[in-house]
Amino acid sequence: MGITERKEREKMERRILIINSAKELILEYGAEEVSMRDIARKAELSKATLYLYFPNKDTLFREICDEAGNRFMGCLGARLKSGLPGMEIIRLFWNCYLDIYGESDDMIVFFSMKRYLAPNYPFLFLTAGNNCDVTYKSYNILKDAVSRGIDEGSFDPDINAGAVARSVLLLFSNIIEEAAKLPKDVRNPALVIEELRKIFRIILNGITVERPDQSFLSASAEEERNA
Amino acid sequence: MGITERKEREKMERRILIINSAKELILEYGAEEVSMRDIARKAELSKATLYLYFPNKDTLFREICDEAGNRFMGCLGARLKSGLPGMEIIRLFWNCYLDIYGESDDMIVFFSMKRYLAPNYPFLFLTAGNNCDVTYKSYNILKDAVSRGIDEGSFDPDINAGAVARSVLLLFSNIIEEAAKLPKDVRNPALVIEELRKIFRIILNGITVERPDQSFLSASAEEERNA
Amino acid sequence: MGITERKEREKMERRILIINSAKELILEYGAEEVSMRDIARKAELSKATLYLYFPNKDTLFREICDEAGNRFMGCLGARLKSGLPGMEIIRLFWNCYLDIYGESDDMIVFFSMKRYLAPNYPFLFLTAGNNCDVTYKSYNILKDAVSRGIDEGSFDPDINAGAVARSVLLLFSNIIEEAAKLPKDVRNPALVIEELRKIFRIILNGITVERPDQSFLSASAEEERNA
Amino acid sequence: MGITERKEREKMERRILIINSAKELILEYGAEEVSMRDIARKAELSKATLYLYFPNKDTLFREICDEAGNRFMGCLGARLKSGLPGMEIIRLFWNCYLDIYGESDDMIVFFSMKRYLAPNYPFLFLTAGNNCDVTYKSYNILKDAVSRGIDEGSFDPDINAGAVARSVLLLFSNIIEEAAKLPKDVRNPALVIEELRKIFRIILNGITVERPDQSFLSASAEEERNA
DNA sequence: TATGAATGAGTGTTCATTCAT
DNA sequence: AATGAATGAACACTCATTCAT
Repeated sequence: MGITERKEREKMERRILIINSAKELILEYGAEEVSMRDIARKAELSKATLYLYFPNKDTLFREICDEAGNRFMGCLGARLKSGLPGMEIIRLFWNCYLDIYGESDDMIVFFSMKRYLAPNYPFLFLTAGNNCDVTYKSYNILKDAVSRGIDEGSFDPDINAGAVARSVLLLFSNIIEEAAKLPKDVRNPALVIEELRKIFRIILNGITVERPDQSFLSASAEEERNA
Repeated sequence: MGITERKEREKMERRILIINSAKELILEYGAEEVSMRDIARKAELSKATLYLYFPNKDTLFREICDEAGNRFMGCLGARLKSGLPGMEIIRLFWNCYLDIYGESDDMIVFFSMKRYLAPNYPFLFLTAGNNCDVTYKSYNILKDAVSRGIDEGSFDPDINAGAVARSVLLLFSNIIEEAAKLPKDVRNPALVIEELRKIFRIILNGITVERPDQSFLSASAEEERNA
Repeated sequence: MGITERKEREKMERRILIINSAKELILEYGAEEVSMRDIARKAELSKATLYLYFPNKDTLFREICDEAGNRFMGCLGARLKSGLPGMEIIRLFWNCYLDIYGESDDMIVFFSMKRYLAPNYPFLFLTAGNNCDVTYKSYNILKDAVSRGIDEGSFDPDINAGAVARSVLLLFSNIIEEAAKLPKDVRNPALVIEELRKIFRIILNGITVERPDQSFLSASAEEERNA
Repeated sequence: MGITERKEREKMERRILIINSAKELILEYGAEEVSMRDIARKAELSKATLYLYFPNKDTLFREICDEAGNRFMGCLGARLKSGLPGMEIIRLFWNCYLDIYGESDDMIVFFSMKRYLAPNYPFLFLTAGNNCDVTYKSYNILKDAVSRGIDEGSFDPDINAGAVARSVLLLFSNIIEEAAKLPKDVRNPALVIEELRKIFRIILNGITVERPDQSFLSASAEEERNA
């Protein structure tokens, strides 16, 4: 009982130690520059020990990716309620993005890992069987929101909901991923958010029937929300 | 005369054989998975022979990248005339993209190589000093076109010309790049073009004051143009 | 306790195994003919294993060189006392040389490595900045000894102390180095020592005002000393 | 006749072209840094052509070595007459050395090649069967001169003629060889000659019964001789 | 005769993974 | 449970030599 629990807990802690060590290195050097040796060193463990917790490098990295992605999905899931209008869902999506991105490096790690693990982001045939669940779920949420918006009459019926979802994901993932490649000291979250905002605005303009209320995209609105 | 010409030709053919072998491998596995050994094997040559034609891997890869990029720039340059309205420039840009993409794999190779050679696409600080000329030129052409469109009153003055240019490049490069990663037998240019079209339409919608004439984005128009 | 000590010892033994394998090869084929592959093969290890003990070839080779050189300097340092007359210092130098050379291959390895690592023995501009400390120190000891001998009136005031030091080092290093190249079974330390002695005698004759007491150069004296 | 002669002559010229190209490169970069590719490039020939004139790299290099050595032997042979006293022979030897060294780079090439080709200068068992004739001949000339000097009573009977000869060759070869390693623009023949002179003086002192007339070793004497 | 083209065997170095302890 | 030690397979690149033309 007590003993096995403690062991369990310690084992879990080791796992997290390893994952966090890997994360930090990935943030600093990029996924493809991080070797098992580096992670072991950072975690102050031996390379062989890593293999006690993860059967191979791929699995370790995949777990990091999943974990980072799930933080975003958790945030989004907590806010989404059924019956929300399409536009509102998109607003929530955006806000989650910003919150997660602003408060932790998980978004960066997620997209960095994603390209490393599944470089062929299969936007054309995005299916459940895919190795990255989060992407698929995000995609569906966005797509459904757009479809709903079309049904509600607020979005242009000529647009393709899937294409919108894919564009948004593609743009957001790439902007963040590339922000991650900037030297850590130059990396400026405000700048990245500003860029995301500009682009999001264009897409929103592109899909709504009338110029939508985009006040939530303005910096001041942001501050309000954070207040 | 005849003899030196033939030698010259054969030499050129070998070069092309190497380049094509590399291209095929890049198309199949992605640039970072391709080693000189792989290329040699594919070309049925020894590794040392590759070095007779290219001083090092980087040069070989860069050449492939440049060559592919230049095909696009050449196509675009030939069609652009000074004094064209912003919207028309964007239309030309789009058509060149499609023409190049449709008739060869150059676009695919270009974007695959680009990420390999200059992984940090510096969308936030896109400058001339960058190692990929084509990207910078494309960026400027697009940005100028949007600025001009704003001046002409056809584009929304609230949008940021640079952000539009960056979005377009980002989306186009990624869609193509990822199309490349699909298994070769599944890869369908028509599908990719359709995807590009959908997304381009959204962005156009997003930046124009009134819903623009997007007939050039319809498949039938495409066919007309090609006729 | 016992266990870590044993591990420590084993690790040390491996290091020494590698160093000795390298040394033997260097002795047999000369430094520039020895590759990491050769060393690995000789030590019956994989190439990669060598890199567990030495970060690169250069470091491994330099260590061998330094180690060999330091044995000589250590021996000399232990015997030198301040205030000794020039002639006595030279005698000590000679004796150390012989002792080291006679009992191990270190002198051979040292000079072989030295030419490999610092091929341009800069006799004309021998400075502290040089990568081979031992040579520089030896040079200065010899030069100072000669200068002192001149001051004491036992050495010819017309000679150049630096030139004497350089000659001695040059002769000794080359004789030993080339002795090393003889087929191992023919290599005869006694013969080499005899050759060194003959040449040393000539130089001593050349620099002393009166024919000096060279009894220490006779084989019998040698035997006495070793007795 | 005429035709075959011309062909013969042209063939000879090609050989010399190759040899000279190699020499220049050896002088500039040192023997071990020169590849067949470099030589071919310098001679403006193809690598394969080199193999028409020399069966392999080793032979080519050996020939360069021999040729350079023979210039010295030729010079010395022309001046030596039978019946000269030992001291006079040594003086001639010294003068030839200086003349050759001063007027061409042959001495440098010779010693540079020699170490490359026969790194194990077999001073202990210097025999006719050796691969470098010149060294052997030089050695014998010097040795005989010293022997003669001993017989004539001008040299110390206790010294070993062979050892003297070996020392002189060793010192001279090394000083020159290492001078060659200095960057070409820093290389200063006057400095090298001065160094040779200092060391030669010491050896002469060491072998003569009385301090000999060494006027020929002074710079002014040199100038006289050249006048 | 001359050569362009080709290559096998080599260089030092790295890395994910395994295994005896 | 943890690890130090080991390694095979890979990497980009070089060089003396060969051979068909």
